[in-house]
Amino acid sequence: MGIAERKEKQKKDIKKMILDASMKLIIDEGFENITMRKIADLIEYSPTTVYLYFKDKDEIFFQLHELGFQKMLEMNRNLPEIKNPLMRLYKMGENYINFGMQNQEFYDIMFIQQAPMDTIEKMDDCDWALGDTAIGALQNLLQECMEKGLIQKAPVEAVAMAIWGMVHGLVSLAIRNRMGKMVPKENLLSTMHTSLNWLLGTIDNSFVKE
Amino acid sequence: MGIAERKEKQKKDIKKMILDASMKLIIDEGFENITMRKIADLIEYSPTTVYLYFKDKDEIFFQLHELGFQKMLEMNRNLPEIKNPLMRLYKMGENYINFGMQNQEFYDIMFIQQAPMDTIEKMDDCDWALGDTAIGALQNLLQECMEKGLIQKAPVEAVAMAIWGMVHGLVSLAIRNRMGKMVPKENLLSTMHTSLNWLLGTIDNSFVKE
DNA sequence: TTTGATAAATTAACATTGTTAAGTATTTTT
DNA sequence: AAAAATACTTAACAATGTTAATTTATCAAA
Repeated sequence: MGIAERKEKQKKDIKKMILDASMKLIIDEGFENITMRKIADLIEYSPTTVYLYFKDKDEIFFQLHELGFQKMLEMNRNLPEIKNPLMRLYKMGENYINFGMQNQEFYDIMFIQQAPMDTIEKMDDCDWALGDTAIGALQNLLQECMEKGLIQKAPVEAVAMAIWGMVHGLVSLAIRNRMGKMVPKENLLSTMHTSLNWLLGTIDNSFVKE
Repeated sequence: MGIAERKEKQKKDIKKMILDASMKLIIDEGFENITMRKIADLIEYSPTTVYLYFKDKDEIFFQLHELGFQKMLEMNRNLPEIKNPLMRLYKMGENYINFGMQNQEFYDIMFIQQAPMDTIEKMDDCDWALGDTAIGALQNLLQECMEKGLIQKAPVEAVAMAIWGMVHGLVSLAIRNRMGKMVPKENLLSTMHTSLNWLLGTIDNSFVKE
C-alpha cells in the first residue's frame, strides 16, 4: 500500500514543519512570545490546522524536548572513543555545559520548563525516560570510575546528583540571567568549566593529596 | 502632616494586600494560573485598581522576589552564631536547600523565573543587587575558610559558583520535576543533603586524605 | 466522468488574558 | 460650598489557546 505510506510521510513532514517553525520562533522571540497563530503563519496554514497534528501547545514543547535530547546525544557521540572512564567523565561534563550554553532554548525546554513534564504526566507511560537514562549513564560511568580506583568511593547516587546538579545549576543560572554582574558574560563559559574541573579535580585520585 | 503619612500607610497596606493575595494564589494554583483578575477578586477591588499600585504583572513578581530574599535572610539569622566558618558553610548550604524546598514558589520566582529579571532590566539601576550580595557572602565565607586552612585553596569565584550551582541545580531540578523516578519523593531532601555534604566533605581539610 | 465518502483545512466563535482609556465617586484643599 | 486632586470602576481592546461547524480537496467505486 504505497498510498497509506505516502500519507504517513506527508503527515510526518507537516509535523516536522510545525516543529521547525516552533523552534525558529522560540529562538527568534523566546518562549513567552511563541503563539499557535505565529506557528501557523510561519508554515502558511490556518491556526487550527496545527491542532490536527498536535493535541495542544504543550505537546509541541514536549516534542521539542525530545528533539533536544537527540541533539544532546549527537553531541556525546565522541564519548565512547575515550577509553579512560575518568577522562570520559570530564568530557561528559564539558559537553553538558557546552550543549546547554550553545542551545539555550533547547536546554530550557529539556530541563527548566514545566510544559513537557505536564505532557508526560498526562501520558499512560508517565515517566521521564529520557532524563532517567541520561542520569543512569552518569551513574554507570561513576561506578566504573570508582571500581577502577580513579575517583574516591562514595554513594553513587549522591555523587551523580551532585555533579548533575552542579552543571545544571550553572547552566540554568546563566540561562535565566542569574549570573548578573558576578561573572562578565565573556568569561561565563570558561568560569563554568573551571568550576566543573575544580569539582572533578577534588575527587580525582590522580591528584596528589597532601 | 499626619494626613500624608496616613495616606502613605494606606498605600503600603493595599500594596501588601496585593502581594499577599498574589502569593496565596501562586501557592494555591501555581504561577501559570495567576491572573490580575484573580488577584483583584481576592482583595475585593476591581482588576484595574491593581495597576494603580503596580506598573504591571512583572512588577508584582519582582516584589515577591524581593520578599523571598527577605524570607531567606531570616532563615539565615542563625548563621552568625556559628563561629567556625566551615561549619557555617555547611549550615549555609543546608539552609539554602531547605529554604528552596520549603518555599518552592518563592524560590522559583527568585532563581528560575524570568519575570523579575525583566523588571530589573527596565530599571535605571539595573543590576541584581540581592543576588550579588548573596553570592558575595558565600565568596567571603569561602575566603575565610581558605585563609584559616579549613578547606583546600582554590579560585574563590570558581568554587563559589560550583557550590551555588550545585545547590541551585538540585533544588531547581526538584522544583521543576526533573528528579523523576530517579529519587523517590520521600528521599529527595535527604539525598540532596547527602550530595551537599559529600561535596563539602571532599574539600574539608579535617577529613583525612589517604 | 460523475458520485459519494473520507480526509484535510479553514472560518467563526468563545472564554480568558494583560492592559489602557474614559468616566465616576470620593476626599482634600481652598 | 466650589474646585482640585485622588481613588476607584466600567467599558473596551487586542491577543491568546482552543473548540465546533463548515468548507474544500482527495480519491476509490459506480
